[in-house]
Amino acid sequence: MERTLIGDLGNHIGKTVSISGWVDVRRDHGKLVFLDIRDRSGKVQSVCLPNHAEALETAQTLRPEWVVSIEGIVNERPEKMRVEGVNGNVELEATAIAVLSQAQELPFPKDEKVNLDTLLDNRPLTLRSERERDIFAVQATIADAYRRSLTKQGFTEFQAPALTGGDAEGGAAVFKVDYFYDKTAYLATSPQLYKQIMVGAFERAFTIARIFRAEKSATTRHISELTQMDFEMGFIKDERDVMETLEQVIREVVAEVGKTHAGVFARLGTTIPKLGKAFPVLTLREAQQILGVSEAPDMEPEDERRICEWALKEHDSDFVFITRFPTTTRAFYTYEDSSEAPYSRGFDLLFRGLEINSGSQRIHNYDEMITRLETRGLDPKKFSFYLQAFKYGMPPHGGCSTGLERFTARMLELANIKEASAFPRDLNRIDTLLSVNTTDNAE
RNA sequence: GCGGGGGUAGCUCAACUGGUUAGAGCGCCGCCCUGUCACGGCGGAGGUUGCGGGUUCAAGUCCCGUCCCUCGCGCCA
Repeated sequence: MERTLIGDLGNHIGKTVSISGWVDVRRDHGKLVFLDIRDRSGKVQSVCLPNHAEALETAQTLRPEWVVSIEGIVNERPEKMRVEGVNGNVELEATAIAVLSQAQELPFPKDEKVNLDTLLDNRPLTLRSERERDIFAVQATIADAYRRSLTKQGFTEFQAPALTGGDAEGGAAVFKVDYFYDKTAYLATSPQLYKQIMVGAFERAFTIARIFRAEKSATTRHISELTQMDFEMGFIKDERDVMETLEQVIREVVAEVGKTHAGVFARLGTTIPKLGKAFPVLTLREAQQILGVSEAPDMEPEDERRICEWALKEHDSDFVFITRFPTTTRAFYTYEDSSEAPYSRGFDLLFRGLEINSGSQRIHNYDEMITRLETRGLDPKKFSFYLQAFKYGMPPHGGCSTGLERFTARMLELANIKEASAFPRDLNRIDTLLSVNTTDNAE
């Protein structure tokens, strides 16, 4: 019999159908067994009664996470036994049960709240919980909505390389890899330079790229492999054009997540982000004055948290832009107008206490770029590939980069960014290393 | 890298100032149960207290070393 999706059972009342999925839980009353079965579309209770003895007998052997196909009749639940939610008014009276796959004993119930360490070391199991599926369904929507918003605004998506030829830029710690002919390659720490090159081709370009950071950071906001959503646009008048485009994208992303995953915020104990009328924009100096802190060249984590509280209170916005950082604290390609020195046209976007995006207007003049590289003690020869883009004519342009995991984590108010990565890599956690500790490899 | 907290049953935790056979809930095993939905009832198994060393009549508890987890800071195109 053809498979019916569980979420669709309400349309089949009185009919005989076949469903397939995982056993969520078995409630065994002896001569009466209840099964909660889930598939990608939802959950349903299946009832196994003595009138279908073989199905009942099989039901008594089932355990959580066994994979089954169940044939049965879709019944409306008796009045007093209806519950809230999808399929709360129906149940499947099992007439035949086929076991497609058995599961070993679970180390803990699938939906039990466990410590972060346990959660991550048991990912193949914990990803099946409602909470984890909620998180990564939201993350998929964020990436999808980001992509669709930019595409609609005339941007072309491209694929950035993850292998790069040098770490000449300095700054971030990089992972080295052996390359052909005794050369050393590096895992990309950003698609930045490629994204700018693409402006020469498409004027507006974006990429959703995997990037790698080798810093030995142990915080709730750093992981070693992450997803960066980057766009870059030509013919801007200043960084405000980039900020406006970003704000538009963020608004569409939040709206789409709210529409597609209405129940998730309640289940995770949070609320949909507040967008205000417009994201407030503060210069670094203004932010520091509001907070009453000294004029440091950058904001400390504590400052970022406090200025976000301010933005929520004063502007009903969970987002706030900070602009006009000293040029020396920003990346080498950041544009500085001589009338604005020593500040440059860069910005950060803070969201619920954390920087989730960083961007700027870029230098577009070839000679200026060479000068800037030299000022920073970088060798223009090492950037010759990238510099071709400027040599052959670049418009005034700018762009920015959003960390997908950070965005997801703040969207759902997850305590640690690792919860927003299905397979996070950190100082010690990488699955092939983990497997060494399991008994499976003990021989 | 620095600082705080932590590592006890499969999971989440308890065990006062060192002191009998290290406990609980959930899970697991057995029996019972026809309306549960975290089903319930009765019974049971399960621990080299991260690892190594030390102090002591006695160490889960104190000391040293080491590994790991976690939080804050630093680092962070």
